[in-house]
Amino acid sequence: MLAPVLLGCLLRRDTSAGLITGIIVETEAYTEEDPASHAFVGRTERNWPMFENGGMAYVYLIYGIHNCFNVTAGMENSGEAVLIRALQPAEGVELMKKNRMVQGITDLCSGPGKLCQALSIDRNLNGASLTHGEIQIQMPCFREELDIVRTERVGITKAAGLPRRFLINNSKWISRRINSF
DNA sequence: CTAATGATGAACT
DNA sequence: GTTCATCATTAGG
Repeated sequence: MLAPVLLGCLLRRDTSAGLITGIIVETEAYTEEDPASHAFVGRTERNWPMFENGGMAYVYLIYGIHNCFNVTAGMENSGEAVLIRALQPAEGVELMKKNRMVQGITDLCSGPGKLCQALSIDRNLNGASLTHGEIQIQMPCFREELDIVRTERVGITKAAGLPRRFLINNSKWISRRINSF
């Protein structure tokens, strides 16, 4: 399970306009056996990155408007990925504000569609490597004691209620405050 | 504060 | 034609 491991990691995005980074505070896990997962129906034109080796970006358009950013998690052909749901903004906050056209910093990355807009992630990055290039994920050198909470997933209709959402407890940067039992 | 709704595109039946 | 792992806006308590 990669989802809880990604919490506290740094997402780093190099754009022509400047560097943007944020700390991952909320994730959701999806596997091939999960009815809510794109991989549930097998490999398709759209979800092929989920079936590649881990450490790849899977970016897709949802509701015609928003992009969602996933990290592929499994071995080749396993069809696993982790949705990045929220970030704590670190560097490049002014650039994020410009991309998002909002003032407040708590709304910059508090949702999967929002963080993609803030970091200018779109389908050009689909299939990109996350270990080098313009988008990267860096493991922290050491891990603080993170208060990790596991809850039901948000925003889906199929297989809701499965405890596959992970977030850092008491973080003010997550997408929804409900849950935690 | 919560609840309802429309925007908009790609994949699927 | 319907679904969808969403968001911003609006109306109401």
